[in-house]
Amino acid sequence: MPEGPQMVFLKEQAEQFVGQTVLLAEGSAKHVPNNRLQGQVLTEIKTYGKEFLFCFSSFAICIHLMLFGKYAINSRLDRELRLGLEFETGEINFYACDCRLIEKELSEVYDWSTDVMSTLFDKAKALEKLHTKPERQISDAILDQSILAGVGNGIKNEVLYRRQIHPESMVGAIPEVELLKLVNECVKLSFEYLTWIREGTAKQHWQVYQKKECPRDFIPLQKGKTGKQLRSSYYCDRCQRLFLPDVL
DNA sequence: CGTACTGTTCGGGA
DNA sequence: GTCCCGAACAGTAC
Repeated sequence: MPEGPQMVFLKEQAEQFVGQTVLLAEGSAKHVPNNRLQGQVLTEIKTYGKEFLFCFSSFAICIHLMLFGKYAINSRLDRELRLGLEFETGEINFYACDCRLIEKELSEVYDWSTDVMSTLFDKAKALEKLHTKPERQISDAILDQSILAGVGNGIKNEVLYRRQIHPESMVGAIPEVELLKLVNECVKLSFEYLTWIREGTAKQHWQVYQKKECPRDFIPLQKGKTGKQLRSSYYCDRCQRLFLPDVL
């Protein structure tokens, strides 16, 4: 489940290679010429939302695990290698992921004020952007990576449940205070999620995502595709309030 | 064995 | 331009 917190966790795991030289680059990634990487010193690792960035002196490699991506540190998986980097003390290997070469300045490509895991995250800006499309369902809006980068479908379901907001609520009908609490919850849950990943207990902490029963009301959860994106939503009809515009 | 799914990009058409 | 839809990608679980 590659959401923002997993990318930060991966960064923590990979940081052992910062400062080291790429001895060998392998793999089938189309847009990443292996000869560009060989001999380069890894200067920094960054993340942006669900993206993972290896930074070198004059370019960066962006990796997105998409739905099915996998990685292995100091081991290999039995499948086609997309991008493998061998360093002085070990190796990191990526599979079934999207890899891109970035030659522009990262500040031209990424706006860290939209990344919920970044210290630069700006909740006022997120609220402002949410208001630009008031007709959208909140379940779609919350997955918008240009507003809340790093939030995926799991976090989406959990924050809506915690804030007791029905996923099919319309953004424009949700009171400002509730919207602000929801944005704050996205950040809070993402960081809690990171601590659970570090402990290896993440699965135990989901309250509704891929669950069958509401932990508050002990009634069956609803499961269905919501919004224009038709992504899976798990929610409780009783305790999650549906905000719709007043029809007069 | 068929289907669903943690996500995004691209192109075509309205 | 902008919005919206479907296709494509690809691994695993049920």
